[in-house]
Amino acid sequence: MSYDEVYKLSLEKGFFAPGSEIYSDAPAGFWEYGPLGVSLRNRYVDLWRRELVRRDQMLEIDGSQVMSKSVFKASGHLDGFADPIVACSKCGTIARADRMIAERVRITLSENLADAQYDKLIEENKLTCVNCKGRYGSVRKFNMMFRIGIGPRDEGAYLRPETCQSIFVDYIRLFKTMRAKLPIAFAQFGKSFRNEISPRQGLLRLREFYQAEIEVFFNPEQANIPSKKYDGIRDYAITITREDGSSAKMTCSELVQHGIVLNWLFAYYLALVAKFYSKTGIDMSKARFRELARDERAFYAASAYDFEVKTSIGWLELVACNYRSDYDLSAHAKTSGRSLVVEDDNRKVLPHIFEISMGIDRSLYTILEHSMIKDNGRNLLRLPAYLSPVQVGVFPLVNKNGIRDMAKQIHEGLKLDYDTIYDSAGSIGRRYRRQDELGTPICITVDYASLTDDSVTLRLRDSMGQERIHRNKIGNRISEIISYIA
RNA sequence: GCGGGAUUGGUCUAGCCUGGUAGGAUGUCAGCCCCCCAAGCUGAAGGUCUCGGGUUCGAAUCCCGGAUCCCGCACCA
Repeated sequence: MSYDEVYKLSLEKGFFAPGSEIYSDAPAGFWEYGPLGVSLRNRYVDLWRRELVRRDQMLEIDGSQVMSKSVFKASGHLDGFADPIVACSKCGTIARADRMIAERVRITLSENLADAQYDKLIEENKLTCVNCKGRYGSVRKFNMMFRIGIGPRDEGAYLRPETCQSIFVDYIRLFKTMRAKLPIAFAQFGKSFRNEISPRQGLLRLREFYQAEIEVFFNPEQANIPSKKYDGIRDYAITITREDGSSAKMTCSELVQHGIVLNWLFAYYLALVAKFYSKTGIDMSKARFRELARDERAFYAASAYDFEVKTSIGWLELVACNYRSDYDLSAHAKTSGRSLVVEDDNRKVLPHIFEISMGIDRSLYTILEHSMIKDNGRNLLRLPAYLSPVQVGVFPLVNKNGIRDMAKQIHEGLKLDYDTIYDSAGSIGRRYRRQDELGTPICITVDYASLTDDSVTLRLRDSMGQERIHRNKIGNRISEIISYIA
């Protein structure tokens, strides 16, 4: 299905909506989750916990969204997360100063020049606006972090642009209190904030967004030692696209043997990511890991793979897998003056980090897009049952006293354990179709026969098939249907 | 941020050029029907037409500005 159709479903059924929309000065890049969106997201995060956090016995934390200036001084975001930009004094067009100069003067600039040096280059080469030939103003740094002021003195702090910084600053305490041993992964689901110059495509590039990040701390000398843990993924195949554009489906063993993935540890986590997404309903034949070229990588990444999925608007990056080496920990150790070294194998080690950074909002978008189908004119959201926002619909076949009462009673009995909808409006077929559109996997209908033998009809979303079961068995049957696949 | 297009009940849309205060479809709700796969009947609710300013006796409609959305460019750690 297309972006427009997902967007429409979102607005009509209450998955997502633009933020502050009743005000005409509502800023772009902020979206709200409606009831179905929250439910879908919660189930997605539950699956993430199941398939990644618990499977690998990770430690999950929930850090603060506001962090001190020092954190980002150390992390490099104050400098590295800022781009030198220059605006035309006539038409206002904004250009990246470094790229614009490099391209037009045909020189290679060293990184992080002072603003004045860019100004000098622009003047020396008589560079004018690409758009209107107007004169450029002076170069300044545009930082993508939201700065906020704390307390009456307005002390400078920032909204975190990635959740992982919380893990880096908390790690040494966690390592000690949780009796951790390398390698150990920390996980976090939460919000991050980036002041995009111009966010586009509402659900896909937000200024406030959810991430689920996993930071694997390991001893670099131990990363390629085969261990039992990796046995399960040796023959697991993933599609990988190399820097040169070539694509191949290879097993994890092959990836490591051919040096495409640096070590067993990285291969293991790439496989876990692929396994996780294969359970979300995303079409894995449209998914790949893409090796990033040096100039595509984040400033902290020594090697990087993006997990991408093909959607109606092109390949979409859902997960960034970065080898951050000891970049973060040595920077934080240096800036804070604290030792972040731990003991491993009777030696002092500054751990290296492999990161799995998942974009939640765009993952949910992709799941919706891949799940929406038309089945003989029927609008169907074919989500895995364990991700469906509503699990059970309960209907009286007809709105007559005995039947209605029993349907309500059955609904009462289910509503605390599941997300349910009771619906008595319109024909029975209409009510089934309403639930199909939301992805509800199960509908229970109470009819005349129910009054005599306490049985009900259980109707399944995908097959439209019906089962006749005793009302005492409803709970068991629902649990069966919505249980996770092995 | 630049250029272009757009913005009318929950959703889609007519009306705009040729100013005279909104019409439809679908959805929703109530009643009828009483039905196991939507789109049968009757009725109802829901819009100060994105926001602000201007022109005019009068603005959804014309003009200016802001916001948002879409498309290109730039940006995307």
